[in-house]
Amino acid sequence: MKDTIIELLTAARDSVAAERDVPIESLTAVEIARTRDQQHGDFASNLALQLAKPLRDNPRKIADALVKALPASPDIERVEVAGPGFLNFFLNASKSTAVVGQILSQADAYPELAAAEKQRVIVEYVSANPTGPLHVGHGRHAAYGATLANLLRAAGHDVHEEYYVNDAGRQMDILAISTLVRALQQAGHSIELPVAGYRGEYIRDIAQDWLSAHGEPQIAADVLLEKAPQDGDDERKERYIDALIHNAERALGETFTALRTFSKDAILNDIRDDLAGFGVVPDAFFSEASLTTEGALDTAINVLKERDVIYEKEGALWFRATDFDDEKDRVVVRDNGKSTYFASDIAYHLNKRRRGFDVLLDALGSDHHGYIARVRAGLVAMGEPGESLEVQLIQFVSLFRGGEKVAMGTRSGNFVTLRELREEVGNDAARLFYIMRSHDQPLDFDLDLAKSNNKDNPVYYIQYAHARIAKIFRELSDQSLTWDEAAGLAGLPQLKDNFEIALLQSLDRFGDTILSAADKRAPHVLVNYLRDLAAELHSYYNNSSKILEDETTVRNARLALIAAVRVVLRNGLKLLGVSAPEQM
RNA sequence: GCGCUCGUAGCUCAGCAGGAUAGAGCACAGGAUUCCUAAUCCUGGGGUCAGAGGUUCGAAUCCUCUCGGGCGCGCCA
Repeated sequence: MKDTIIELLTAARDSVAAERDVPIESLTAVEIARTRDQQHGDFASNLALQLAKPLRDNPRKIADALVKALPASPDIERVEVAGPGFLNFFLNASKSTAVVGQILSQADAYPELAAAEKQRVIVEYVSANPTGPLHVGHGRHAAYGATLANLLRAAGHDVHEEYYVNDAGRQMDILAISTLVRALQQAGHSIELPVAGYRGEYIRDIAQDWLSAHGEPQIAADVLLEKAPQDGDDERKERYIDALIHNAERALGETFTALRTFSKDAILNDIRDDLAGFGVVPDAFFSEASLTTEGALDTAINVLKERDVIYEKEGALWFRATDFDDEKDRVVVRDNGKSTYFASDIAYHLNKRRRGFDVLLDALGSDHHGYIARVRAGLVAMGEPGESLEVQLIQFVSLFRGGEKVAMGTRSGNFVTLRELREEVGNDAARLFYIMRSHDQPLDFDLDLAKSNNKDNPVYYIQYAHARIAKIFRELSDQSLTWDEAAGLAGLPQLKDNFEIALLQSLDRFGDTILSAADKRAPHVLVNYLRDLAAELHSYYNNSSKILEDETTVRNARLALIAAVRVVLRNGLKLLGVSAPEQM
C-alpha cells in the first residue's frame, strides 16, 4: 500500500513541478509514513513541506495543488491537507481491514516477512566466563540476545546464536586451584583459600563432586605452598596464587588439568541448564581454547604477519593497531610465548567471517566499549570489512526490593543469580522486564513490581489482554453461539467504532514494528507495541458495546477483529519468549 | 587527562534515519461493575526535553561547546 501511495504522489509531484518549470531531478524522493494519530488518517506525507523551498511557494498551496494532481485510486477514500501542509491519506475500509484476513489465515506464521536484504547474522551474547553461575546482569544479556535473534529471524534473516566460552587462560587455573583448595579442606587439610581465588559456595559443591568421583587429590599442603609468598592484597595475592598454580601443575600433572576441565564443565553445564530454563538456547557454545587446538589462532596471526602489520618489541609480538584507527598498538603474543585475550578475540571474529557470516553482532556489557575499536582494527587489518562487526552495548542492571537497592558484589560471591531471580519472579516477568527498557539504558529491576499481579505489572497487562480474548471465545461456546469467520471478515468494513479503527490500525503496524525493532536491534520497541495493543483491547472491551452482540453480522466481524488481536499478541509474546496464557 | 555513553513530568522510562498539541506507567485527586474476568476502564493536574549556540520551512531528535552522571583507558580475562 505504501508503494502505491508513493507512486501516486510521485506522479503528482512531477506534474506540479512540470507546471512550474522546476526540474524533477532537483527534488527529493517522496516519503510516506504511517500516522500516529487516527485523525490524521492511515498514511501521511510531508512532501508539500519539502517542496516549499524548491518551488518557492507556501506549503499549503503546494499541498492543494498536489491533491488536485493526484491520480485517483480505488484504495484511497480521501486525501486531506492538514496542519502546515501535511497530506493525510485515508484508505478505503475494505483496504484497511484486509490485514485481519491475512492474520487469521497465516495464524502462527504471521507475519511472513522478507528482509529487504537478507543477511547471515551471527549473534553472540552472554559469553559469561565459566567461573561461576550466571547472575542477574547476565540475565539481561540472555533475554536481549535471544529476543534480538528471534526478531532478526522474524524479519527474514538467517540467524545463528552463539555463546563464546572463555575457557583458556589464567582464570581457568584460578578456578582449578579454588576447587583444589576446597577439596583439600573437605578432606580435612588445613589450608586457606587464596584471596584471589573464587569464593562462591558453588566451588564447595564442585569440590565435593570431585571428591566423590575422583577421590582426594594427592598433593601435600606444604608442596602446594612451597616458595609461595605471603597472601595478601593487590599484587601479593596475584603472586601467591600464581605460585600455587605452578606448584599444583608440577605436582599433580594431568590431575590438575582434569580438575580444570571438571570445574569448567560443572559450571558450564549449570549455565547451560539455567539458560535453557530461561528459554534461551544458543545454537552453539564456542570454546576459546579450541581456537588454539583447531588452528584458528595461528591462522589469524599468520594473516596479520602476511599483511605486515605485526612487529616485535621487548620480546612480544605487537599488532600495529594504530594504523587502523585504534588508539594504541596491541600485544598478540606475550614475551612468555602465550597469546593474549585480544589475539583470541580477533581470531574468533575472523573465524566468524570465514564461516560466512555477513554481520557479526556482539551483545557486550557496556564496560567492553573499549574493545570495539581494537577488534574492528583487527578485522580490517586482516582484510575483512570493519562494518561487519556490530556491537550492542548493554548497560548494567540494579535490583530493587522494597524500594531499596539490593547490594551486589562479584568479589565476595555475594550476588543474586539468574536462577534465583527466575525462581522469585518467574520466567515471563524476568524476560519482559529485562527487555522492556532500551538496552543502552541502565535498568532498575523492581522485584516487587515483577511479582505483582495487577495493572502496574506490564507482563500481566499484556497477558491479560490475550486471556481476555480467549475467555470471550469460551463464553461464545458456553452460550452455544458460533463464529462464522468468513462472514466476519466480510463484515469488517462495517465496524466504525473508534476503538475498532484503532485496533485495525495497530494490527496493521505489527509487521513494520518487527522490522523496525530488528533493524534498530531494539526489542523494547516490540514490548511497547504489545503494551499499546493490549491497552487498546482493554479500552475496547470496557468502552464499546459488548463484543458478543446479538446481531450476528456485527458479532462475527468483532470476533474476527479480536481473533486477529489474539494472534498478534500471541505471536508477539512468543518473539519475546513470554507465554500467552488462555486463562489467568 | 583522553575516549565511549547518558541527561525528557515528583519517580521509572518511551519518543531521537528532523515533522502536526512532547507521550506511557507509577504516584496523586475523582469516577465506572444488575451486563463477555475491576488482574480492566474513564476523567484531571503536572514539562525551561540539563544549559548555550548553530543547521533547517520545522529540532527532544542532527552539529559544536559547557555543566552533570555512568563506564573504559594492562604483555588481566
